[in-house]
Amino acid sequence: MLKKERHAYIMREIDIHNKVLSSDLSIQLTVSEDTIRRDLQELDDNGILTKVHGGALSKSFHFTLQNNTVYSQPEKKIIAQKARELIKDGMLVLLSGGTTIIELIKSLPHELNATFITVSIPTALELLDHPNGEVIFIGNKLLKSAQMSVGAEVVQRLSEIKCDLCFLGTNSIDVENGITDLDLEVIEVKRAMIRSAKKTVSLSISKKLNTVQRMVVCKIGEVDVLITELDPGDALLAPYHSKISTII
Amino acid sequence: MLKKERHAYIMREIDIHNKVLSSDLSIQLTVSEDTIRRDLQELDDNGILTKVHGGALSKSFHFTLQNNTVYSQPEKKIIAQKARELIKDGMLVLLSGGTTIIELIKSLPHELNATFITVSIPTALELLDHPNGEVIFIGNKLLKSAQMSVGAEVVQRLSEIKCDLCFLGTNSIDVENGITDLDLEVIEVKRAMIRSAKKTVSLSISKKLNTVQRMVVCKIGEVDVLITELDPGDALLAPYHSKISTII
DNA sequence: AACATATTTGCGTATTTATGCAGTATTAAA
DNA sequence: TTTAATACTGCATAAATACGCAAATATGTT
Repeated sequence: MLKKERHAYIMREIDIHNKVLSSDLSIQLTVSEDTIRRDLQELDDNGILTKVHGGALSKSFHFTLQNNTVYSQPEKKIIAQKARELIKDGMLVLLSGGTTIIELIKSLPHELNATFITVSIPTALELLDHPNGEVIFIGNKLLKSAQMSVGAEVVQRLSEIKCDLCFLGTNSIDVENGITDLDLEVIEVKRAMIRSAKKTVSLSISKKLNTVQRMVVCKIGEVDVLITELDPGDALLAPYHSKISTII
Repeated sequence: MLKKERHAYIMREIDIHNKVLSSDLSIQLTVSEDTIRRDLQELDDNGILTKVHGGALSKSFHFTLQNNTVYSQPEKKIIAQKARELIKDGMLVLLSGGTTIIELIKSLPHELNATFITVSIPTALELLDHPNGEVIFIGNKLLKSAQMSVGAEVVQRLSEIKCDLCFLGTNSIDVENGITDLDLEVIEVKRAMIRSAKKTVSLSISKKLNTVQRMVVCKIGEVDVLITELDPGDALLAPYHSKISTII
């Protein structure tokens, strides 16, 4: 890879994330960190980014550095680690929205080559950053609160595909009611996602276990895999074992 | 093999891969690397590629490096101010991608109530922040480099709608060739966008005036409104007045 | 065709550039 | 304060480049 190509790659990363880490770039571009540091130095000299300890920042958004206030991030990172093991090369994977899903995408190995389908704009944006694999967005009217496509058209198009895995970032799950959610339009889409997938994986931080919302997405038995940050043997998960075949 | 033939071959490679390596070309064309270097030097002097250590890159690489820096921000804000005047309540508005379009969205009045359609993920994300109006995303396979939907499905669905306005963030525009761009898949979509709109508005910072890329999106006559940060009477815009009805 | 002239090309050599590595210094975070 | 991560320095090496020159090729003129 030519130096200028690396520079272009780095600037694209900066445009998307407003920051880059030398260590990440070193792996993604398969060059030494020294080279990355020299690249960043050069781009800094050209005035198009700001080099800092550990990487570089966008000139335009200095202040958004510590904006990464993802709720319960450590737990979500653990869940992401577990979930990524399920995705193999060549799979067709359906992803919902939510910060847990974002963490999952961030943790995907760069060499993974799968096809991802989503209805969530932030999820799509994160997927676009993954160097391999294809990304398909099912569009239609966007729901502002959930930042995702909703409506009959989406449900229809989801019914036309058959995926290997469906990952749902889950707001509320309990043994009695299954997965529940608030918004009817969101629920319609999530149901369609579940129907079009061979296996449904629910990603839930333990705080959300045993909570209920107003409307049912699916019964607990329709969930094939439940992933939390807890040890599968944890007492909190005990009631779920009889209903869900795989708990990680 | 004649020099001109080599040049044609090199440019074709550049068109396809956006880069060439001197070492590769030397083998493919069975000439010495010196000759290749001299070829690349000549093509660089003609301004149709960018020679770098180890080979050459498409001119577009240079563009992407300068594109999203803070420098053009003021110009883009001015363009956004002018463009927003065109959007009225109740309109159906088609938006492309690009930072100029993002600026336009940011500058939209909160009380505006229009329906927006887009194929660009960052544009959609920005639109979702707007309190009023509806947002429709036309999805399909996403092109990573442009962060937008591409492919026949998108073109088909665009053909089914009729919008009031189409705003194009324009990379290159000149009187001879009209709006030009790099990527065939992007061009297909942009053409479809133009076809489905009653009026096409091109947003271009003046740096991009009189620049040409390899492939034509539309002739200059198909642009109904041209918006730059310049005064409409500016000398740079003089050649455009005879071809475009409205220049702001 | 024959010739003179200009251009193009390849090769050897000196120079420059790009990159990684090792050791040391510095910084940031626990 | 301690510790781990990151940065800097100098150096080694390989690759790429520039330069001069001579051979080969093309071009134009009579």
